[in-house]
Amino acid sequence: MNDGDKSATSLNCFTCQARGRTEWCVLTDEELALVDQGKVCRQYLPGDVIYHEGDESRGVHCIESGLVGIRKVDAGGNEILLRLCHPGDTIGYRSFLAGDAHNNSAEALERSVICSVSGTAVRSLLEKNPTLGLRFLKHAARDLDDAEDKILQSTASPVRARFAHLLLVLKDRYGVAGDDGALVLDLPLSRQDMAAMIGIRPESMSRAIRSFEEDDIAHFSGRRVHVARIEDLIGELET
Amino acid sequence: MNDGDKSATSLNCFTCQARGRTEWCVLTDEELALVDQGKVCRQYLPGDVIYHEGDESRGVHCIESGLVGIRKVDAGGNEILLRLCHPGDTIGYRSFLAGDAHNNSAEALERSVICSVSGTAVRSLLEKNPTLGLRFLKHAARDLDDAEDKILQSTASPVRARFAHLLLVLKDRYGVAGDDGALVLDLPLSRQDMAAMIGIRPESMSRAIRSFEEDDIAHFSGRRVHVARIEDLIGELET
DNA sequence: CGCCAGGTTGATTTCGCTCAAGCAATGTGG
DNA sequence: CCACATTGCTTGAGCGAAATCAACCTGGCG
Repeated sequence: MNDGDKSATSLNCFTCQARGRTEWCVLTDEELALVDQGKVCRQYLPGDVIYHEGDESRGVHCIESGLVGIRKVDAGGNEILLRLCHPGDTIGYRSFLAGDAHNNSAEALERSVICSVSGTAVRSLLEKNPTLGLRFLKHAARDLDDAEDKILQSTASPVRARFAHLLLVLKDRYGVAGDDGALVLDLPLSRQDMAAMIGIRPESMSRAIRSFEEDDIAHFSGRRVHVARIEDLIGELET
Repeated sequence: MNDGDKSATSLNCFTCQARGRTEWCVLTDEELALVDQGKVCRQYLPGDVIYHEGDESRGVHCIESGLVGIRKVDAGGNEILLRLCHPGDTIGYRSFLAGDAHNNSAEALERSVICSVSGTAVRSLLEKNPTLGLRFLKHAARDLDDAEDKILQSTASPVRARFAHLLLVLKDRYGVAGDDGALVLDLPLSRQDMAAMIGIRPESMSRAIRSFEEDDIAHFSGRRVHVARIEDLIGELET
């Protein structure tokens, strides 16, 4: 893609900064060497696609740095942003395990370095080291949990509640405590992507933001969000 | 609960009819004996709760016969029916693996026999036989897939499309081919539960049924559904 | 017989989508 | 350096689908 590529491909699992956070950390050095051989690393720019809905799965992808969004479109062309994936996360494992085509797309939202591990390497590792499978299993369980929450939310809750919920989730990763217990968020998302995360149109997102501003629940300037009282946000959930 | 209990508790994994369909079928006889010791079987009547949202996970539950619904309620009291589970399915594994409380409830929809396997037994089995973990992993991957489909559907599609989709899914298990290629469904669900499966109010379900009747897409009498041309149902999806 | 849960129907309201326009920031080519 | 397109975001007006509220009907059951 650009000259960043060459340096990216030289990356080594043993020195990978994200390693401690990954499921791969249960591997022995010998096993990790197998990952190292079976992988290809690349740098992706915002908007670049890591894999596409419908593509055949050719392994799994490990995020070394950056931010990745998992998108999915339905028959009617509606798109939603299922979740965000961060350094240390392994993506594409579902399709790989189920042995069928990708049922969603992965797209870099920020400049990202991502290592793709070949299917054969993963398969032999799963055989060699059962603990790896268990780690993935736990990960899947958590993803499933989140997904079911999202189902409930997207059917039952109005936009304001869903938006409040989104902000509360994003808080855990992107929130910094401001002065006097206030909350400041520096979001990595455009308005459009926030809208896609809760399954609404960009126009509705604009209106939701406005309505939060008017009710003094949160204040937005660019991608920065100020929340004076988190309780107000939590109060919005029960609608 | 009733006199059915005693016969239920005497059930044996080796003679379990659902065994071939479960993840447990990868176990050796010796390992299966471990399951047998670590389990308690019970009969549940329609409406009986197997576990409740918020309960601590104490193992996993294997459905020997009957039908189980996984329900979830949100802050506003809205309830949805996430999925149906059938003989051979193991439920409650998510919370067990994640090690936290159940985040949904399981309720018998029909008279069901369910074996509860203690957490310690499952844990030691996962260590002994790594293949078991992989089987669960695949299962989780499939569940995740379904869940993500449902997220997309529930945000993007109108009621008619969701209802058509539901019928098409139920067809695989409850459909019987009528004469001349027509389709007959004998659903195990009340109207209320169908409504809960696609996240709408019972009134809206009534109207959806009526509108399908009027458009001659499907005909309903009690829990029996007649569909003359499946194509019509499929046509409803692309809305 | 009266009660009750499940289901249907109608009237009304509300929420979010659609369509359409406008605006600011950024980029691009002459 | 300016005219112009492009892109992301906002705002308004109108519409339509589903929720809500309320009534009523049905069949089962004490």
